[in-house]
Amino acid sequence: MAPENRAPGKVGPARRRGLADEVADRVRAAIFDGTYPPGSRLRETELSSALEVSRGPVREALMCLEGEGLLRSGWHRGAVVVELSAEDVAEIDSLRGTLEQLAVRLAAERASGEDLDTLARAADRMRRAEDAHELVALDIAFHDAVYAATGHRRLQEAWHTIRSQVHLFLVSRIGVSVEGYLETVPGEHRDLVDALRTRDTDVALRLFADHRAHALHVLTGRDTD
Amino acid sequence: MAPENRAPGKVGPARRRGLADEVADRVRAAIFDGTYPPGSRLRETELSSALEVSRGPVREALMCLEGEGLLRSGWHRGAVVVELSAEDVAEIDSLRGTLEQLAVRLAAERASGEDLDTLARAADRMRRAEDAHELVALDIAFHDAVYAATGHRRLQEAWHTIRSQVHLFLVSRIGVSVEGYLETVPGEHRDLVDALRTRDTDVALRLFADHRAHALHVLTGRDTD
DNA sequence: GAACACTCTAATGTCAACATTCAGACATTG
DNA sequence: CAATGTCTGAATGTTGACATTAGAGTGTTC
Repeated sequence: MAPENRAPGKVGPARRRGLADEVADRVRAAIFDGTYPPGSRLRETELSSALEVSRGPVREALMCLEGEGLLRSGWHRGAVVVELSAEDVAEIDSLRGTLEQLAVRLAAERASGEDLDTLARAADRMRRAEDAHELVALDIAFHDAVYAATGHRRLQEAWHTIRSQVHLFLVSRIGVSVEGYLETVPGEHRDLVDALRTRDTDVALRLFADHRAHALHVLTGRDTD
Repeated sequence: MAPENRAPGKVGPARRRGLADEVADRVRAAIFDGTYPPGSRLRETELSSALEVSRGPVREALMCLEGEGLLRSGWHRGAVVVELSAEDVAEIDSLRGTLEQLAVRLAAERASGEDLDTLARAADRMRRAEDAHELVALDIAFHDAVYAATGHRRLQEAWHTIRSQVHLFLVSRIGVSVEGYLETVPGEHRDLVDALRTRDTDVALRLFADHRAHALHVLTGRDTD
């Protein structure tokens, strides 16, 4: 997903990925599409035989997913898909807000024209989303692009540690209450890009904050505290 | 280090740790004490024979340390101890500032009396530090306590992903320019606790920000931008 | 009947051997 | 002599077997 948006005319480094990454991707996707609902136990043995891979790469993949907050595990107790409580959602939201505040500030300040174009394309793609699942993925991808535009590697890494949890939350809520989400969200993102383009930090910060508050309100049916 | 500061009269859960955790602790300590200076290559084979453990746990430990930002690695290319550039230090500082802002706000708001006592003890311990290395460890431990007082698990996790890098930076700078660090830092931390105790968020935020800026100034010899 | 101790099993933790890959040295060629 | 091709050694990636453990189930005792 990340290597897709490389600038035309430049070639990215030809990385070769190991089995662990492959397994991580599959399991992550399986969690998002409901194959492993929250609370499921993920047994290394099962996965290793299902994916026809030995337990080594599976272990690594699970450890990686635990780092993304999708799994919880303990000594000799295996891994379980997280069940996001209301408190968890609040934690994710507050942390995300803090990170995004820095990200927006940096992006409004340093984003290159190329970065902004990438962002615009990402926002555009959302208008053509066919189903809610795809829209969620594009929503996340948009925010990925914002963080990428900051050029702040550690900030991106910090975002990566809650990214999947945000994704999981969104996916778990679509279908419950999508009223207004599908229609308004694509438009909102276009506004966000415009705000970054004018490089008006304060406006951008407020728009992003409103965007988060609105999404949280729509999806949880409650106001932020 | 974390289980140390548990409230008296309560016993923490008796967790059983695996070899991987043990290895991670040893290697981390070895990096901090200069056994593996920045740029060193950490070979799984070497570590596994040196620690008399198979490569499995070593792999896990290295992966864990990579998550803490102490190591960088690539496909079939092993792990290398990070060399913090000026840009890296700036990244760490800005991210830390953002996280700590949220942490201070939450701590000033929700910290229990017990939490504040723990913080006071942590600040007190710094006065009795015998050498710079110990002072650095206590400094980090103090900030651990601040994050712990927030009760925000994900915020603590985010801190953990840069905690070791901050530690590495501090250790790499003591001896270069410690003038004023050893003397002023313990006192500053006492002020930080007092600010949290009065629950005056704005004052606390400013004090913590000043504290970071001062430390960065002393250790790098440059002003913040 | 409830609490305790024991057993058993299925899962994770660990290990050592095998396969694959990368980086550098060396030879080759224009 | 520079650029390319090949080779080699040492490291990582992967595997399956073995050791250990948590937790459920069973039986016993008071």
